[in-house]
Amino acid sequence: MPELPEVETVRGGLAPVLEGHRLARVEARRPDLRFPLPENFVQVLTGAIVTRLERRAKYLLAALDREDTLVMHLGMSGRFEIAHPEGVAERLGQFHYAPEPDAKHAHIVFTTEEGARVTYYDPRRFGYMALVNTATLHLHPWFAGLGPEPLSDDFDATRLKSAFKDRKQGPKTLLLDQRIVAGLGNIYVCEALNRARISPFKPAGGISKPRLEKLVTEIRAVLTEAIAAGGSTLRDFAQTDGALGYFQHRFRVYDREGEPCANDPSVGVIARKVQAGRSTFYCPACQT
DNA sequence: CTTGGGTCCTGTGCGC
DNA sequence: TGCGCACAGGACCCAA
Repeated sequence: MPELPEVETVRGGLAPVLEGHRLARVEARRPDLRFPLPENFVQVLTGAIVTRLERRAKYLLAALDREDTLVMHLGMSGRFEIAHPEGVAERLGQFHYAPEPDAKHAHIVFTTEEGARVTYYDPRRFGYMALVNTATLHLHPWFAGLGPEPLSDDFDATRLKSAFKDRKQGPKTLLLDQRIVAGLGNIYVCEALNRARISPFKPAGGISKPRLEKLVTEIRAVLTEAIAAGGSTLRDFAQTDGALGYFQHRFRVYDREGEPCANDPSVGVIARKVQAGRSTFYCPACQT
């Protein structure tokens, strides 16, 4: 799944198309994603203006000129695609879209008043969309317990220290817990721990404050770099097919089992272990 | 409360 | 080339 940087990149790509624009047509090609769509999904969204498009953790939030906010989560395999109408300048009233792509997993299609078409694809359907009352959004179960945004000032070593206090699980598992910090996933947790040279497995409660400071620094750094890389991917995509979702990024440990560790290539070899059902990639030599 | 395991769904890539 | 299996970026639920 798209983690924080990918969701942020998607937000950045969709914002110019959606923010301030009216949804002229909304199509739900099936009644459910991970969960059933609300009965009034199409009815509420049709004619609504997206006033702002924001991100919280891995959620996309489209505020509407309605009581509700459209909440979207991409799950593991969700992505968006933007198709811009051509011939608008000629004002001929005839729009030519990119060819209708792989309709099999095109589950939701938004078309703006200007004729831009935003399609949500999700083969595995772990993603979901819902309409949530904007005034009480922060009380909703999806948001009430979320930890701080890792790029905000609310996230620091002091806060991590107290979250890790007395915990016997490794930091790998705990950093995936959205209640501790919101937006990290399997890839960026592995990357940040490698950069901070911290073992994914040793009890989190025993990690010293200075090492947590380093961890916070590296979490911020890896996310910031990935968002920047996503932004540049976005500019490339803008000229091609408008696909928004995953982007190619050179990871230091993720999916690099057997390759030399970037921290000390002559000594460390990246290993993979299954931890709490998820693959952990790490360097046994430098992550202690 | 903490922890580990199973679950949803489909596609891809690997070894044989 | 075909087949079966392991695995995939998330997050919820439940049992111990």
